[in-house]
Amino acid sequence: MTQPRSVERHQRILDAALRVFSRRGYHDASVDEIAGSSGTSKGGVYFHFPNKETIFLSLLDRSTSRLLEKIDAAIASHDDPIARADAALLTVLRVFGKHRSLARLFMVEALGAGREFHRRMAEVRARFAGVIKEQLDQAIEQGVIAPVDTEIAARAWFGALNEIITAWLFAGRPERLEDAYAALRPLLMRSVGLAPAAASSGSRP
Amino acid sequence: MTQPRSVERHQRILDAALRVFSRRGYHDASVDEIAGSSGTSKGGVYFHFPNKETIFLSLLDRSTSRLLEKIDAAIASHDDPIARADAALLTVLRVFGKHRSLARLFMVEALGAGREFHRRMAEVRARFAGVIKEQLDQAIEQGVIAPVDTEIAARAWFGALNEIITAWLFAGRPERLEDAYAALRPLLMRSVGLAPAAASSGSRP
Amino acid sequence: MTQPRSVERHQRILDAALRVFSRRGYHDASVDEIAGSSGTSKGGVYFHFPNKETIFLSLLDRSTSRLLEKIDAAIASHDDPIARADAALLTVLRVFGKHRSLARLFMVEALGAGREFHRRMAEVRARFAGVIKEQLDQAIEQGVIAPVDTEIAARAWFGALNEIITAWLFAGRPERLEDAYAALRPLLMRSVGLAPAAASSGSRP
Amino acid sequence: MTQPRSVERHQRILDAALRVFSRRGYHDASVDEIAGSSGTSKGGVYFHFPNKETIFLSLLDRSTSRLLEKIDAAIASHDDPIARADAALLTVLRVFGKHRSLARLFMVEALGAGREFHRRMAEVRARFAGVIKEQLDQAIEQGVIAPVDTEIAARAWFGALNEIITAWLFAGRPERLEDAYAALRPLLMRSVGLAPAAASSGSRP
DNA sequence: GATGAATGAGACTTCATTCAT
DNA sequence: CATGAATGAAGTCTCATTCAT
Repeated sequence: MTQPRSVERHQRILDAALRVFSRRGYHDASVDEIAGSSGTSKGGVYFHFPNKETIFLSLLDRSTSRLLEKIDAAIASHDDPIARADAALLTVLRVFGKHRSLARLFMVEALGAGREFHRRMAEVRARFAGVIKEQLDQAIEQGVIAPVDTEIAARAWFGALNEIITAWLFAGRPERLEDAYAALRPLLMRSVGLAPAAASSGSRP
Repeated sequence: MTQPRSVERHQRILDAALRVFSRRGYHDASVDEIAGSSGTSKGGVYFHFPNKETIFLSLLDRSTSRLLEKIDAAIASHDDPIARADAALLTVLRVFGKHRSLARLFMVEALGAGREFHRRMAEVRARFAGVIKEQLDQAIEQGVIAPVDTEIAARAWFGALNEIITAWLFAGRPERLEDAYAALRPLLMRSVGLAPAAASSGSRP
Repeated sequence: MTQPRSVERHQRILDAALRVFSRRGYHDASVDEIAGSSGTSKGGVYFHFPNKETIFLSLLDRSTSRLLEKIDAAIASHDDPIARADAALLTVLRVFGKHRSLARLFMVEALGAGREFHRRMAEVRARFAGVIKEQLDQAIEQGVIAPVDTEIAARAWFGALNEIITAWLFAGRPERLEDAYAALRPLLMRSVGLAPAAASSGSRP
Repeated sequence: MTQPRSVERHQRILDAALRVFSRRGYHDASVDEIAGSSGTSKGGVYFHFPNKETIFLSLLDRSTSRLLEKIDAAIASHDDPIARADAALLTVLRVFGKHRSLARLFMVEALGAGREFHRRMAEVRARFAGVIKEQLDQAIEQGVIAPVDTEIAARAWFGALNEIITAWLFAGRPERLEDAYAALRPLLMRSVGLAPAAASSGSRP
């Protein structure tokens, strides 16, 4: 069942799925192309996944986990809650900047995949926002910032980040996604009453 | 040429398209259902529009125009650029709060409809962000706020708003979309260095 | 009923139909295009003709009549039955050489228009072959040629001519259709036992 | 790759296509009917052929090849070029006489199927005429007949044959297609200056 | 008489899913 | 386990014909 070869196939299919879904979009991606791109046959894909929707969902799960892991790692290397939040945002930006297809998957395709995905995406978005909210809550607790509606603030930060990424996806500007953060960061900081200090250096303390 | 009945049909089809697209999503919406919902035949729809994509695009155009008109009207009733930006955001929130299907069209379906729509949507997003940017630029010119990267700030404001709306669409929270603005507004104001004064009353001066 | 304007409309539609049918073929020709090309509306076309098939059939009738008239005229200017047959063939070649669309109508489109047209086309072909047969019969009667199966001979002559025309339609060779007749004529003459004399000068005695 | 069952299906579809195309004509033939007539599903047909046009073209190719093979075999059993040409024509007549649907495919449907097919059909016609021309050229070389324009002669022979076949298709006369050849043959022979000897016995020497 | 809008049947084609080998 | 062939539902679009104005 969990033979190494089988597991590897499973992964290869998800890798191919990421390529194809992000290139074509959920609906225009065909199982045939995923099969071809993963070096398997259509039957092979259906041995590993019960249907197309599940492939997409699994891919979303795997990607979300990996991204959250990276975020957690980045957070862990800081003590200051603001620096942590900072690191979280920067991590997202860096990962998406490097893996455009991943960005497209989360920002674009996951939305248009149909009603059934909305609930799942709401969850995913909530988790990301939750990470930020946690840091902001701690910052308040520690008296670093004055009390604010952290639920809304986290959403706003997350939304601002999203829009920057989406604009980059669609218009290709700015060239390097990370550059946008230099301008965005002070805005976010001020929005919760912080004087915008120098930008954090991300995962390096 | 343009018989009054024909014009009315044209509008009825777009109205139906809004209903169907926002209920089913772009791909799962069938021209058949749009025809049925508009009280026309399939052939009738194709007499007015050359294909499904054009229906969607026309709908997007009409909706964008109408929304921008309302925003312009709201802006026109204020002098202070900050109050104007404020009014613009509030208008969006109010319109979408009232017309959930419109919100879904812009926030969700337009993204996932496929590659060909991306360029168009980038344009639409840029126009909305542009309206905000204009106000912020004036605010800086008038010395109301300190210089900031208004391009990014406008995008951030717009993105924050988007996220609030999307969360409302997916999770249904908060009950009344406008309520979210009470919490969002101070964040936005502070983000550009303004002490968050009392919320503007929208289109009323 | 037979107001001059109405008659003219009727003709204009047939003229347009010839253009469109020969350009597009029977099936790919749309009534819309015929209407447009005739300066009428679709409704107008349907006022003059009950349906598309009838338009085609009327066109075929008119074209056949006109062609046969010309052939008859050409025949009338000769006394010798062989010269008459000669003139008939040359007339067909000349008319088709000048009106490629007419050639296409008879040689190509009339065949592929569907089962219903086959009977009609068989009739038309028989009439053309009949004209030739008549001359050959007279030639035999006058002792100009030895008895042969004139039914078959007429068909063979007609078929040979058809193939030359069709090759010209499809391949564009020879440049001038009439040129092919110089080579074809001796073959036809010999086929009925005649020493191929100098080619007739067509409608001039 | 090419499982035997798949190859057989492929053939079965072409067989069905021949039946349906010749019964209905290219346009009025529906892929649905071809599928049904071949004992397959519509999807099955589209697994083997990318579209309707390709089915038709493949069918034309297969039929042309088979017919030419038979012609080549018939030719090979004679040494005298005139007997060879004779055998070629007779083969065509016999095959078509036996397979009326094949005759219809070549003589009627292939022409009316639309512009895209014209080039292809011109090719096919040229190949058939080419076979005849070859024999005539050899006959001249061997001094059996006097020099004539063999290009035109071949076309004329081919055209004469066509017309006989077409008349048989449309009018059903003569009952047995082969019978017509008895009358046609002397004409063709004489047309190239040969005294019409007794008819060849076809593929038997 | 004429126009253009509307109808609706039907065509081709796609593709997720199943299944025999 | 894997493959590729097969299925069939569903979708977009065309167009001859009809009809209200």
